Amino acid sequence: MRKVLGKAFFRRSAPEVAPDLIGKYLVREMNGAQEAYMITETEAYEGLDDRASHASRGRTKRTEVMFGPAGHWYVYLIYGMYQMLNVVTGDDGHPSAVLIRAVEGIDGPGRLTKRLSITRDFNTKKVSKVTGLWIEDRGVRIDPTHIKKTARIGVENAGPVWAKKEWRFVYI
DNA sequence: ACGATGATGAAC
DNA sequence: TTCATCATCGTA
Repeated sequence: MRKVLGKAFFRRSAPEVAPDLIGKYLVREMNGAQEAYMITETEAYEGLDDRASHASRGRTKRTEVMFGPAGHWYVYLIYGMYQMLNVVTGDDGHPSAVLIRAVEGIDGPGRLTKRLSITRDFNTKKVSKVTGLWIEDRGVRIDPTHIKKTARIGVENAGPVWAKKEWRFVYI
């Protein structure tokens, strides 16, 4: 079983999509060669009110993609050095996204994009084979007891309510 | 514990 | 146009 995930999968709330992405495969195609990595850690950023989300400041040039249709990449630069890879989720007009923080063998969102040569060139592009970066269901079933829920990382400034939400999902 | 390193958004 | 901030990481 090998299915490329599309809009139907991503067009749900970020806290629904994020745990479902654990066990799916991030596939990168470069100069004819494919590399696939099982996703092991994700974080959900959901809605205008989520103060940990870039979208909480409203529609800007950068966040516009988060307000758009599900199934597109949102890639941005952080600390002047690292690129963060997100998938836009939810309905068109509703800002939400899932940050892919780790895959099997590559721990950390900044390391992940560096290793897979993922840059802001992917920003706003579709999550599909044609862009060279997509996500597949390869039939791996992850038992919910193997998905740990925790608070998100690096969002202390979002205020107690949003910083405490257990929207980080880790494969254990 | 700290500095690297540059885009972003808000203030002025 | 300046300025603080930042969904991080490597070195110490």
